[in-house]
Formats: sequence, structure tokens, C-alpha cells
Amino acid sequence: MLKAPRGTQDILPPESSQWVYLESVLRDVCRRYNYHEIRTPTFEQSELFSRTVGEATDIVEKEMYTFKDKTGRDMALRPEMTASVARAFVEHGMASGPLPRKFFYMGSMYRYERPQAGRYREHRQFGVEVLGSDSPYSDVEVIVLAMDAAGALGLTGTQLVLNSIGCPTCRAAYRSRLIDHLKVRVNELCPDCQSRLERNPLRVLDCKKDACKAVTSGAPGMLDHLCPECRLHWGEMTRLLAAQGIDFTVDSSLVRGLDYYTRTVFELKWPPLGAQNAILGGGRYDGLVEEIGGPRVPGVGFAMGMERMLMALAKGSRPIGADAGIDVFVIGMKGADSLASEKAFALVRSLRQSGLSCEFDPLQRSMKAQMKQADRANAKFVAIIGDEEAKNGIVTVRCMGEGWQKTVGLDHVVSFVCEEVARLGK
RNA sequence: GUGGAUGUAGCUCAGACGGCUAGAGCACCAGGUUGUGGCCCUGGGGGUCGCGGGUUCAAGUCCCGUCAUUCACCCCA
Repeated sequence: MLKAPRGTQDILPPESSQWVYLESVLRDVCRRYNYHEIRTPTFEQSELFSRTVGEATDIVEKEMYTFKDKTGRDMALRPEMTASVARAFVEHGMASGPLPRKFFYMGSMYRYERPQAGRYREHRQFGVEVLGSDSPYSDVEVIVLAMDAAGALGLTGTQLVLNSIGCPTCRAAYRSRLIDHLKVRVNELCPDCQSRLERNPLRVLDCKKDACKAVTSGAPGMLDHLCPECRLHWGEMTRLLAAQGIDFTVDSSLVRGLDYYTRTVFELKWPPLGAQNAILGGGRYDGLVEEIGGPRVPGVGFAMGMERMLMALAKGSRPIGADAGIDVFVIGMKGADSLASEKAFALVRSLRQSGLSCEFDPLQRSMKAQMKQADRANAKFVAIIGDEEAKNGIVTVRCMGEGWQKTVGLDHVVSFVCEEVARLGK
């Protein structure tokens, strides 16, 4: 049997309505923050990601879905969105327009990983990007946007974790200092960390192995080695966050897995989710636009794992997205001729054109069977047209909730039902 | 990529030591009411027991492989 590829999933009704709900809440938050939607291609030249995300990162090294197109160009399904947004920003000369530009996006990302709960090969992200502002206010704006989005969705119990990884200059200095410190006891580190030592020493800091923790416990912290500019930015940003009443914890071991980050990095965690408990993550990327050949334009943003958010909402606070029922179910009884059925079908269309949600049974089953469907569809009203009604130009209207029914002339049944639906709605 | 657990109907699950036509609840369809839902009763449809090998007179049950899901590592959203 044919199955959906590993790590992918079908989103079926009624769960799909939860996605619609999630998307609508996020869009409304973005409207209030004046962020505008950007849509970019699902695949890009592979080079875009190897240059920005980083040649030596797991994402580029072993998780990208790459392929050659018919002319032999190296392409990749996008593993993340920030590089694409930056590319579009440069390609369309937005740097010479008003700055900053503020974008949001929603879409599928692709990474060849071992699937587990909260981690998929195709997953959907919502995210925002601000390009053209190096102000700590922008860092704080995207963070409070994230917090407000979580709040608007009713998610409680999240933890905001922050760190600064400095700029290329102070990070390089810190890096060699850290390597020097770790080298002294290199043989006490786990094999993973030994190989990480030269490639990505910051990662050694958040290794969970006790042996490594012992070695790193006295290690210097990045925050103590920021250059004056980075230290100022960090200080301002944390001060502004605190002034907004945002609780956060500083975690000097927080390192993001993409090379383009500078200064601020953060994650919003929701512990009950288990191993994959970061609902969203992001940070500042002041060198990214330049890296892809654009001007010096700073940026900051985050990405939210939408599946993870839905998992958290389902597991936590309150259920969402219950589908409301339909307004009217029209029953057309199959009689000696098809007159009643056809009149019923015409009525369905009129009701729909008038703005009501309406359903009928194309299989023209028995009255009982159709009543059952109406009940299952959670219909407020049932309109019945059988031989008698068709002949006399009338319709029997039944209110499912209140139990009554009456006959109404076919020519004013639409307005009658509209009024009744409005009455129930109050 | 590494390790553990799991895989029987659309869904949730039963199927002691291998042994007749593989079951239940829910869902679905029909009938009980010749034109009236929710409750109830009766009946019905639906399963290559994830897939492929092997052991055996006999495999849903045991063995191997494989695919998928899941938990953790890793990584990240």
C-alpha cells in the first residue's frame, strides 16, 4: 500500500480546522504588529543555504533534501526560511526602500532527520523577520510578538531562554579562549565533544554528559567576553524586556545550530513537550544579508514549529478549533419523478448564495437516513421537500434544537431561514 | 546516524503453552417507523493480522530481515 513518506503527515478534518484557527490567530497578531506576509519558493539553489546556514552545520551537512534539476543545477528544498527572506530582500532591492522591513511567513520546511514526536521531515513554520534595524527595540519587538502570540493562543507555562553569542569579532576571541580552556582537559571530554572542540566549541558547553559538565563548569562564559558594542546591545535589550514585564532566563549554553546568528539568540520552551520542547527559536543575524551579496543590513527574527505549538495547545490549556455545525440541511425526497429532488437542490444553492452553510444528500437516501445526516452535521434547521411540498410550492422547515416545524412558501423560505438562523445566533 | 518499545477492522484494543471459517466496543450502512434526528433493538459491509523470508504437519502467535510509528541520544521548529 502507498503511504505518506516517512516523517510527513496528512492533516485531515476535523484537525485541519485547528490549523485554520492557529493561522488566523497568528495572522491577527502580525496585523497588530504591522508585519506583512512574504511567500518565497519552496526550493532554492543549495548554495543559498550552504552559505548562510553554514557548510559545517548538521542542517546543511546531512539534513538537506537536495537534487539536481534538469540542467544540473544544485537545488534544495528549503530547510528554513530566513535565508530565503534575506535573498528576496536583496534580490528586490528592498535595502534602498524604507527600513526596517517587517515580514511574517508560514510554510513547510524540509529536513531529512530521524522522525520522532515533534520532529518531522516536513514541518510547518510560522516566523517573522525584521530587516534593517540593529536596535535592541527590534529584538524586543520580535520577542514580545512571540510571547503575545503564545498568549493569544492561550498557551501558558512557557519559558523564555536568552543568550548573546556576540559578533564575529568578539566571538572569535572568546572561541579561542574557550578552546584553550577546554584543551587542558580534552581527554576527559566525551568523543562527541572532542570532535566538537575545534569545529564548534560553544556546543561543548551544553553537552549533557557529566564528564563534560565537569570540564566546562569553570569555563569562561560568552557573556563575560562580549565586545563593548555587543555588551551594550545585550544590556539594553535585557533591560527593555524586563521593563515590559517579560520573564526570561539567561542560558549561556544556548547556541543555535545555524551559522548566521549574531548577538541575541533565544528560544521559547514548553517543558511538557518532552525532548523536542522548543516551540520557537530565533535571534539576530546582522551579517546574513551581506553574506549573500547584499548590503550591510542587520536582521532579527524567529521561527515557530506549528506542529509543536498545536501539540502544546492540545496537551495543555484548552482544546481549540471545534467545528461549528451547518445552518441548514435540505432533504429532497426521491418521489415518482425527480421534481422534489431538483427543487431541493435548487434550494440548497439559494441558501448557500444567501450566505448560509447548507448541505444535502446527493445519494437521496431515506428520510430517516437524511435526518440522521442532518443531526450528524449538527444542522440548526432541516428543510424538507417531498412530493407534497414540490407540488404545492412549499417547504417544511424543522428546527432541530427546539423541535418545532412548520411549512413555509418556497418563495420566502430563504428569508425565513435566514431570520431564524439569526434569531438562534443571538 | 545510535539504542529501546510497538505494529491485529476507519478508530481504541482482545487474541494463555503455535491448532478449526481472526473477535469486541465505537464508527459506517440497512431494517424495526408507508416522509422525521439524538436513545434502544436486529442485521450487514469491512481485516494481504505492517511487509518479506524462515522454522513447523500447522504461524496473528516463534526466528531473521525490512518498513513504519514511538521514547531517548543527536539535532532543531
